[in-house]
Amino acid sequence: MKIGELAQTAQCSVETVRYYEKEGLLPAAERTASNYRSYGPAHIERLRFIRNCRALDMTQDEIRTLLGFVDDPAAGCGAVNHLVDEHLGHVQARIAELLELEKQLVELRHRCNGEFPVDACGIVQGLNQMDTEPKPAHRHTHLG
Amino acid sequence: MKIGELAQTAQCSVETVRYYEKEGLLPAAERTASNYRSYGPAHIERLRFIRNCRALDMTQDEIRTLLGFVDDPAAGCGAVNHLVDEHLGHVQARIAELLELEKQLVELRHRCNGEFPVDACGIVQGLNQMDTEPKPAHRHTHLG
DNA sequence: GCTTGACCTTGTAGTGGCTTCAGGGTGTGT
DNA sequence: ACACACCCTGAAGCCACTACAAGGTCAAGC
Repeated sequence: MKIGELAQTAQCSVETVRYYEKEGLLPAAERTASNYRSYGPAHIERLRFIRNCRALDMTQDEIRTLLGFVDDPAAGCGAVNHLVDEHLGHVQARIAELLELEKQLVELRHRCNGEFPVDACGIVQGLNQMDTEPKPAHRHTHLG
Repeated sequence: MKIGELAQTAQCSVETVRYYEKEGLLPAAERTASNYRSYGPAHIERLRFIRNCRALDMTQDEIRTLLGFVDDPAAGCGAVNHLVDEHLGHVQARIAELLELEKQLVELRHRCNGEFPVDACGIVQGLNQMDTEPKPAHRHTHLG
């Protein structure tokens, strides 16, 4: 199977597949006589795994770690569970941040209810006066 | 006022101030005889505005647009309100995405409740079998 | 006058997870 | 013979910074 077919099967672009190979997430494919990459079922499974992790917004590092666990057949899945728990924590932390943000934005939005000169607009005034509180120095989530 | 003092006033780093200048968000400062940047009250206000927008997770483009509105004293604030509404939409859309993600992760997490060989782990199986549905082609949010 | 140290300057490269592009080679159908 | 879809590599771009290298400036203390 050539790269285009693989990409389509895994719902991603050809470039993404090559990128994963370069990053070491996907093992290098064999090559045909004309230097085309050639994939088998193992590659499909691996790529689907990666894409599913990405669909859950895991980072490449998290995925790399996860793949390391999965590739060790003697190991138990405790580490896998732990990683998923941590990632769930990231997602929940980010949700909390965004809910707080939403609150601030709604409050800001209510400061203006019409069409005024910008000087008189409560939103503009709010943006000038708000107190930027320094963001927590160390983030507990990698989600933007 | 020198750059370090300005940065401290606005709760950001010196590098960030120079970066905003390079990007055209903050007008270039005057220079002292020894080529140090020298800032006045207008710069403080402008930088605070920018930092407040960033604290609300607006992009540089959104901020640039907003500054354009604010700098036109003849204009009304309708465009400002609209931009804030749109941004609020981004935030809400991202919250919805992350809540869906959380649901999926919780469901996935429940598939394993102990320490099994990875082959037998419901989470690993889940990650292999999930159907990556193609993400909506065009994003309605710039938030990660 | 000399050193130390805090501050300032410019420029470049790195982050993540891709996407896009330039400049080519390969394979199939007409 | 040509078109056209697919493949290859390598480099650059995205965003909002951050970090670093290599140096200039200035006040205080010895």
